[in-house]
Amino acid sequence: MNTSERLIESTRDLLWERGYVGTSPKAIQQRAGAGQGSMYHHFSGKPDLALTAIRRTAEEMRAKAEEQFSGPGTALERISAYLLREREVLKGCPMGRLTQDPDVVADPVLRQPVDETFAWIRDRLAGLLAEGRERGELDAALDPAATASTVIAVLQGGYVLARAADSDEPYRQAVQGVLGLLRQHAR
Amino acid sequence: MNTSERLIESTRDLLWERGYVGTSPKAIQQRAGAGQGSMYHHFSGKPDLALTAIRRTAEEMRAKAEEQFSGPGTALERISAYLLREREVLKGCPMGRLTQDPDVVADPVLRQPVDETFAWIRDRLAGLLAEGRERGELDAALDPAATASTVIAVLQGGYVLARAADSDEPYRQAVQGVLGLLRQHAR
DNA sequence: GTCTATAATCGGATAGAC
DNA sequence: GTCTATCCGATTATAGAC
Repeated sequence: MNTSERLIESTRDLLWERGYVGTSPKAIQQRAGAGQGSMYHHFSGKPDLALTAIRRTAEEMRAKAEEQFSGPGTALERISAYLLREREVLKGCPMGRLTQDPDVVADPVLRQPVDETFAWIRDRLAGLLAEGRERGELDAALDPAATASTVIAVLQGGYVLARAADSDEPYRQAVQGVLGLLRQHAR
Repeated sequence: MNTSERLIESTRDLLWERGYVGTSPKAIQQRAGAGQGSMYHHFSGKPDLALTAIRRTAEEMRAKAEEQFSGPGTALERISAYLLREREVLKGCPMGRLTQDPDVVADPVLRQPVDETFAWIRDRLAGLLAEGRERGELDAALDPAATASTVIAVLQGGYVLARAADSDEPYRQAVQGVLGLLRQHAR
C-alpha cells in the first residue's frame, strides 16, 4: 500500500475511533508511518483527507448493505439479514458517529456523503418494504417510508445504547424488538 | 447564578454542542465569564467538571421522561407522549452524543451516568409495555424488554438521521414508523 | 515525494499574588 | 474566591532542503 493509501486508511480508522475533532494530522501521520511533508503533499490538509476518507467509508457502507438488500428471500428476510449482519457493535457506526461531530455537520461538504448514505439506505429499505407490501407479504397499513426510517434508526440507536452500556446486549434487543414488530405486520 | 453554577451550566451546553473532546477548559471559562483560577478552585479539572455536568443532565433527562411515563392514558398513549414530546432534534441528545466520545466511554466514571440513564429509561419503558400487555391493551406476543430497547433506539437513531440530513424529517418519520408498528400490536 | 525545521495558537493545568 | 503569569506539549500548518 502506498503512502497516500495508508494516509486514507489511517484517517478512516481514526475517524471511526475518535471522530473528526479528536483526530489530529500528527496521529494520522504516525499511524500511516508518514511524515508531515508527505501528508501535505498528497492532501491540502485535514478536511481534504477527511473528505476522502469519509467518501470511501460511505461507498463501502452502501456496498455492504446492498449485499443483504439484493440477497435472496422475501423483503422481510432481506431486511432481517441486514439487521442481523455481523457488526462491530461496540465500535459504533463509522458513518453515524460523524453526525455527532460539530465540525462535520457544520461543513456541508463533509456532511454531504453522510447525508447521502443514510438517504440511500432509507430509500432502499422503503423500496423493499413497498415491494413486500405489494406482494402481500406485509400488511397494507404499513408505511414504507416511515418504517424504513424506523429500521435504520433502530440500528443507529442500537449502537448508541451498546456504547453507553459497554455491551452489545441492548443493540441485540433493539434489533429483536423491531423484527418482532415487523413480523406482527407479516402475520 | 454563582460562578460554580455558571461553570456547570456552560459545561453542559458545550458538552451538548461539541462533546467532551471538543470542549476545552478555556471555552468553558469564557462562556461562564470566569477565569482559570476560578474554575480550578471549584473543580479539580475538566473530568471533574464534566462529571458534575453529565450527572445533572442525566437527572434532568430522567425527570422529563418521567413526566410522560407517569402521565395519563394507556401504556401506548404514554409511550406516544414520550416519543412525540417536543425536542431540539437537530441539536441531538445531550446524553446520547456522549456515547460517541472516546474519552467518555473509556472512563468508567464518566460513562456510568450515561449507562444508568439509558438503563433506567429502558426499564421504565419495559414496565409500561408489560403493564399494557397485562391489561390486554397490547398483544401477548410482544416482548416488553426487547421492544423497550427498540423504542429508545428509535429516538437515539432518529437524532442521528436528523443531524445527517440537517432536517428533523427522518426523525419524525422514524417515530411515526415505530408508533405505526406498535399500534398494529394493539389492534 | 519525503524529510526536517520552524511557528503561531490552543489545551490543560500549576503557582502565587490579591 | 478570583485573577494573572507561566509552563509544556499538542495542533495545524508552512518553508525549504534533499
